[in-house]
Amino acid sequence: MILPAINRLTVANTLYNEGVTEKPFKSSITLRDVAARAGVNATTVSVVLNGNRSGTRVSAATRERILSVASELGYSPNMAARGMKSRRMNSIGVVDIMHAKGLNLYFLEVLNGILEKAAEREQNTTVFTLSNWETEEDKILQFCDGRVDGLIFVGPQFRAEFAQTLFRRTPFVALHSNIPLPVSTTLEIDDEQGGYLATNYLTELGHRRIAHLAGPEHFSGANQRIKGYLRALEEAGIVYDASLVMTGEFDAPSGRERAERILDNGALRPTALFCANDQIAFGAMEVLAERGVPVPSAMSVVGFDDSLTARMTNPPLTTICQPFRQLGQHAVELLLDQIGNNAVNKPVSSEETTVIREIFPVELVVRGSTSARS
Amino acid sequence: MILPAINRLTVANTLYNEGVTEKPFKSSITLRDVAARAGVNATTVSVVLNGNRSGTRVSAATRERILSVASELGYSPNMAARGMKSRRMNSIGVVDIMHAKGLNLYFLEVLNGILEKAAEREQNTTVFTLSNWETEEDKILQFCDGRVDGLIFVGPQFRAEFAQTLFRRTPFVALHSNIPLPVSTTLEIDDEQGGYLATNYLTELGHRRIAHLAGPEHFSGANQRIKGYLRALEEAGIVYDASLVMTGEFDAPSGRERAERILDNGALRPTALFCANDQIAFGAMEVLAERGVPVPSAMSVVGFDDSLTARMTNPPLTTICQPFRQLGQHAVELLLDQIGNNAVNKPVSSEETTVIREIFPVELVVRGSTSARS
DNA sequence: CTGAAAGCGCTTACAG
DNA sequence: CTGAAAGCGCTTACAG
Repeated sequence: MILPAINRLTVANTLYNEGVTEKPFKSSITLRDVAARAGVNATTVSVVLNGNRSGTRVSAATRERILSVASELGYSPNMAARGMKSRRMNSIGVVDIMHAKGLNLYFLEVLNGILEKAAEREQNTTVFTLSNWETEEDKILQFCDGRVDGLIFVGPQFRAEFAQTLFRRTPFVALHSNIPLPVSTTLEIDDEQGGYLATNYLTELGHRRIAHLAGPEHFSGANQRIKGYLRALEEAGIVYDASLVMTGEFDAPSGRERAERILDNGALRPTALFCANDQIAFGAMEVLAERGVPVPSAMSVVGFDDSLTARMTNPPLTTICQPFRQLGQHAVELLLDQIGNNAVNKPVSSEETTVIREIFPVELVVRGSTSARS
Repeated sequence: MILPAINRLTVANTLYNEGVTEKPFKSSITLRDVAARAGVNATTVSVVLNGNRSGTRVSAATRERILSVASELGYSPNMAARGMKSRRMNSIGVVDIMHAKGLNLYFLEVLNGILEKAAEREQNTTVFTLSNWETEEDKILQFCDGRVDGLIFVGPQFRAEFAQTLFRRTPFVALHSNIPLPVSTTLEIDDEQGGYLATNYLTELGHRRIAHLAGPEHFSGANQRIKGYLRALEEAGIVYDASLVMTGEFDAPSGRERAERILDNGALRPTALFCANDQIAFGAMEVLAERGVPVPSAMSVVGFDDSLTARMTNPPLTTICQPFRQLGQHAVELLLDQIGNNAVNKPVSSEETTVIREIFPVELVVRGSTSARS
């Protein structure tokens, strides 16, 4: 049945005129429409379409007829209605924060992995955006409203108490949580080891005066990276110089500003920069290029993240690879496990509840922005 | 009422023991629970919570009580159930294709704009991923299943006939459609003008031999860019040399491969490259750097897109700015307009149906990868 | 000012 | 092998 295209009403009216549906202006075909036209009960249609023990239950002839009517009418089940009964929407929620300047590349890279794995597992992904983690707790609670089966939080900053409230409401996974969460599944990376690997590589190249352009002070990940930096220095027998650790934002302007301060400082310029993320490194490298300080010959630079842009700088950036896509993918699997365990019909007892904390390894990726101290 | 955190069952059991709910193991608080505890009918709760003419209808005291009980129990309405009645899920769907190698940066940048605008308009965004536009038409039809109010397609490749079928099923907007769609709202950019601006800038710099590393042959956008290239050449009185237009994929490896062919070709090397997107330009610039051909002194390079990475290359890339974020944002607005017009209670007549085709302007962004012919 | 009833489109016991 | 009925959690006429 090929209908002429005019608008969505046409199909409804045609079906009405043919006696298939009871009312005109009905925007979508329902189970009852299919049942009516196939001359059977809605139950039968439902059973056939869901493949539920349908092989045994329904005669081949009826089955055939229903299937052909369904495809003829272009029927597709209403997932909202189905979800109400089955308690499964086959859809996961991703919660991120949106700053005034928009989303960040970091989130998009993780989302990429989430979307890939979700597609593979035949789940849809719904993105919820927040403007502030702490003042919008109510909003977060409302995301558990029957549209999604569970939530993935990307870089959340929760109060511990709120994490508990949330835990009672929905299955969730926290990725790169900025505070340790008492009850939940959290997925992190080994920030300390990353800081160590980056700094250690520089000390092995002979650098002794290594500045660290760190992240914001209250971020646990940023602090772990500093710890790794300190461990590598200590191992190399280098005395810690507090003036070489400069905290700041995780972005390029902040990298620029700190690089300028270092260059303007005259005396005792460092020979290497370990930047707490690639954006900071990029900002710093811009300044170095502008001031005529060649990288890596006069200044080695190491980043952190191995984001999409790391290999596009010139020289390409040596950095710590944090596997964003795999992190996103793994978060989906952890969430799906939880959702499966918490199905309404098979509630878990409190003893079964396990708190999972996974830490992903990181690795050093050597490119062109580093060289031996000259 | 602060409950100890153990797991989701605890809250349900507590409410059961207190006599608030009828069954234990009930995962979420419903309207009836609130009504029961507030000693009113579900209707009243619904009316109060929806703000529907509630001011006049319900006494201040009842209202207060309901509100406080709702917040005490942490009630939030089930959107699936609500959506079934109201026919609005306040959620839009975004459909993209996922290649074996994952999503592309282009999609993520557009998605960024979509998410921003959707958040602003208090809509959620659900991402559906496809692996092939043409073989998965059925799957697309199933996205209109009551979970979303409309769909945005990013770079779709539809059969015209399918677009018509879809049009009868759901409001939708096609962004960067690769074929002209007969019925729908489409949003495009001025590819021809972009090709012209890029090439014209090069001719004005004195370049006469300008290669064009084009996109795939069957893409209408890529072909428009070629047209713009030709128009600029003609205007500058430059005879068209077919060997200088090389089609290929929209990615860096393809840019590399074509740049190598150009350099290996010996005779009559061009002095400028107009690349059909930034990725191609990036691949080409890598080869130029490797072969010791300085940019821009020995070879000017222009890209297309002004993607996030354009300013990270060295030298930063001169390119045509295609406003991805704004495109995504605008697509949301166009879709929301359509959804509003097609509300079930106020069906549009066929005369009201308008086919909208919007074309966004593009502009040249001059950075460091171009200079006058030496 | 408030409640009883019907219904959105499904699924899942339960009958026959 | 198939159907009638109840119910998922809401909203919206319609009564009182």
